[in-house]
Amino acid sequence: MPELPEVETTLQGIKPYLTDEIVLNVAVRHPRLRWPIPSQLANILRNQPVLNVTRRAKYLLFSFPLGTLILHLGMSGRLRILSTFVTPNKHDHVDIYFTQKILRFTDPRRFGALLWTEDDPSTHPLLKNLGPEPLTQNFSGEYLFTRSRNKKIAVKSFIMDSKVVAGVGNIYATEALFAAGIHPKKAAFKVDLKHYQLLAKAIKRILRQAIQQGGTTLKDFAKTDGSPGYFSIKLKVYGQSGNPCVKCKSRLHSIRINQRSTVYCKHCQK
DNA sequence: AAATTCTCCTGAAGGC
DNA sequence: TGCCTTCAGGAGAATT
Repeated sequence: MPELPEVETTLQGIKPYLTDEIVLNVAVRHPRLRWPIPSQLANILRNQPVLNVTRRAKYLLFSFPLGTLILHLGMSGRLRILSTFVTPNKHDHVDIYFTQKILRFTDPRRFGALLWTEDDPSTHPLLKNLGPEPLTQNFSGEYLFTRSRNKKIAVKSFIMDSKVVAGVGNIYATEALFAAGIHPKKAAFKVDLKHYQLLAKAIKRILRQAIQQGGTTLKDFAKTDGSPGYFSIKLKVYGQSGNPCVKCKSRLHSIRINQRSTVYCKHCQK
């Protein structure tokens, strides 16, 4: 389940191998991901060099002279760099062949996406409404407070809304709310500024920590399966339902908010 | 407009 | 051991 830290780690892992590499060909073995992969992708990309690889929210953006390849890892997507051709497995849907190496996209659940745009990618429908990156200064407790006035939705749903802040998924939303002592079901407009400041700081700290762990524990993308694995960062509440709270030892509870598993401590989160 | 529910998919885990 | 059911989840689309 790639969350933002894993996407960032993937970016850092593949970028050094791809910059300035020229596309020779693209093999699409299974074009049906979340949306169909453009049928002309090979013809579009062929002979173009990768100018840069960046990240926006959980999207990876491969910029070429003629446009941008937008890639989302979905739930189960992985990228790896191959130095020589290896027989693809069942879920290895796409290979991009460069002069020196191969970028292979694997995605068992096929929630991922691979799209092409010739416009400024920030105006693309998938990206244009995204909120600020959580690790920038634009994202703050004050910002969350302002945006949440009149919002009746659960604070957890609020921070998982990509229009509010980009790339905070279920795991890190759950962890950050625990760290900030906020009940995940509390209405967004009822959370005060002080708590939004704690929450914004928690989101930044937890994401940074996970990225750092990913960077240190990882992993050469040319030598592994491209899986950042689950970071050695210890999750304090996510997946810990029934276990004692690390702060107060009372039993952690699991509920569902918008069909997402949510774990919290009744005693520590109000 | 805002909030909730649905949808895609397959592997893992649990029940018997 | 094995079959069947349930669940997990990112995020846009559809619906309320």
